[in-house]
Amino acid sequence: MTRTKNDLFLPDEMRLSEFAKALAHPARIAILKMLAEKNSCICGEIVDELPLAQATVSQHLKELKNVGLIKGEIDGPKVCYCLNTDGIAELRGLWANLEQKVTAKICC
Amino acid sequence: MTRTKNDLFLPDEMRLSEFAKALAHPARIAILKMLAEKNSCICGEIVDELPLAQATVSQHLKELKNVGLIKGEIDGPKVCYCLNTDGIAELRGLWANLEQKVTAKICC
DNA sequence: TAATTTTATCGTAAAATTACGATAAACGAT
DNA sequence: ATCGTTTATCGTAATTTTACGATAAAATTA
Repeated sequence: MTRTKNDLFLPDEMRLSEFAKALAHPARIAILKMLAEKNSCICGEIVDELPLAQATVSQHLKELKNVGLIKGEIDGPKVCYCLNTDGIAELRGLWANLEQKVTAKICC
Repeated sequence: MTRTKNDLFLPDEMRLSEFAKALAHPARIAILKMLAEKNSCICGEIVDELPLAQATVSQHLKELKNVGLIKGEIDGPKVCYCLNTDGIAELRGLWANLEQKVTAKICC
């Protein structure tokens, strides 16, 4: 598959770069780890554990949600956040595909 | 100044977020794929295949090099770029660690 | 109903990213 | 030495990201 200068980037490249952008901040990685390790999803707990203001954490949660890595479920006045299995599986597949290509290659 | 309290995150979270930032643009993913698939590393070829100006591609190459995912070796007037096995291995490890945590978790 | 708790959104400012033309620097070839 | 080729860097503009206080919105509680 040759790509000329007029072509856009491939859909998989676009999608993986979106996921990467979502992981491109340590706070968002920390959030994913919290959701995975503690299995507790209340927004307030996440805010309490991060060295960031509530508004900032809310923004990070929104980005993770928009890209499909987490879900938010309203639970009374609170919001329960959790990992989005489908999005994570998609990311795993896209990365595995690239990882397989870039692993064990020798050039210079 | 918008202060970044990045020192309050864990080193692994910081490092993985740096790698993610490097992958957070489709052009840089495309570059890694090119280096892996074609095993040809001349900067000019990369410029020719991407829908971006030479200066912009050079900037992307610099970012990939700075984070440790590729290396550049001067070859006469040209530069031969190639994957950096060590950096890629480090990324694989960091991601595998997070992937293991976030996989197969159920919450909401 | 009013007050409280919880979270999202708005407004805004600083910083970083992305992009490109122009130019410099390095090298081989003439 | 000069020329053409190749790549990096500079300068700069537009856009995006990050951050936070203030405030709105939604649900619970008194």
